Amino acid sequence: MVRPASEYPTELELQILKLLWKQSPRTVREVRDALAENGRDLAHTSVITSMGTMVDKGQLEKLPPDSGKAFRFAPLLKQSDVSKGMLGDLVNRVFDGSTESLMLNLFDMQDLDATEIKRLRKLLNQKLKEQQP
Amino acid sequence: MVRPASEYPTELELQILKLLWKQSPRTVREVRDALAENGRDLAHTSVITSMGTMVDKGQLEKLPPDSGKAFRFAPLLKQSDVSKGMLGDLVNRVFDGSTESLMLNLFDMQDLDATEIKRLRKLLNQKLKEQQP
DNA sequence: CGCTAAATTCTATTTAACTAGAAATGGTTG
DNA sequence: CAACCATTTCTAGTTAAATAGAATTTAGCG
Repeated sequence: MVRPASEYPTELELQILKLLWKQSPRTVREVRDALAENGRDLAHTSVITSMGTMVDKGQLEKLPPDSGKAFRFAPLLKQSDVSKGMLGDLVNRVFDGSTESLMLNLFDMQDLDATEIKRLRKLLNQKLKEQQP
Repeated sequence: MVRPASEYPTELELQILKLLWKQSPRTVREVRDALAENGRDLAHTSVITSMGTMVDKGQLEKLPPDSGKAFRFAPLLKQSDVSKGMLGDLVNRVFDGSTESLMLNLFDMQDLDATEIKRLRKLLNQKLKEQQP
């Protein structure tokens, strides 16, 4: 039995989504060029194939050509949903669902300065208020 | 060009590592049984194959049989190193290297109840104290 | 209105992860 | 000490992701 494919974007899909979140819709060529600038220099057809499967997966929508004949693509997923999804997945798979454990590791990885920590604490307090109106 | 395989453990490898972090060394059979209890019911030979590649990758070490003839396996990677590595990878790939962005998303995830938030705030306060002795 | 350059569709290859069977091996016990 | 049974080794198949070439289609210019 093979594990079901992850519901989350693959690496290339994520790169493409990130480009489209910054600006959309875009044509395949525009995406290909932007990927190349990021050091991912793929053949035009490779990008077409990938974006085609992304449409099939419901990650992108294919819009009719503006001028010319090149289809344009826009994301159907929200960046925050994907980010939270992938983050939640990591929490579950690596930290056994413990957000706290993830935070401890995060603190241990790099030093946040006092200002940053205070800002985060403020955000938590806001979040607390929102939850108890 | 194909992307290089991730330096991080695959899903099955992670499950196996987690079991061995809890207790090691263990034989293939013991690992197989523990995986089955976690709902991952593989053939004995499948587990052997996977653990063999993990040895090749330097993730596990193969110890001589204790009694009998079953080799025993122990992790060569530390849990904290793997956790931090995978966490750092996610920060880079999904949040463009911004720890803060990750945390903001973390705070915003729905399954974070008040108790959990308070605990996280406590962690932040502790971190603040540590920084200012 | 036919050409042509660009885009798309279709098909195929490669690699990694996962899975597992057949055959070989080697303790252990009766 | 020989047969048995657990373990291992060797081999191989499946699936998904990534990649891209060949053939086809088509918008729009000259």
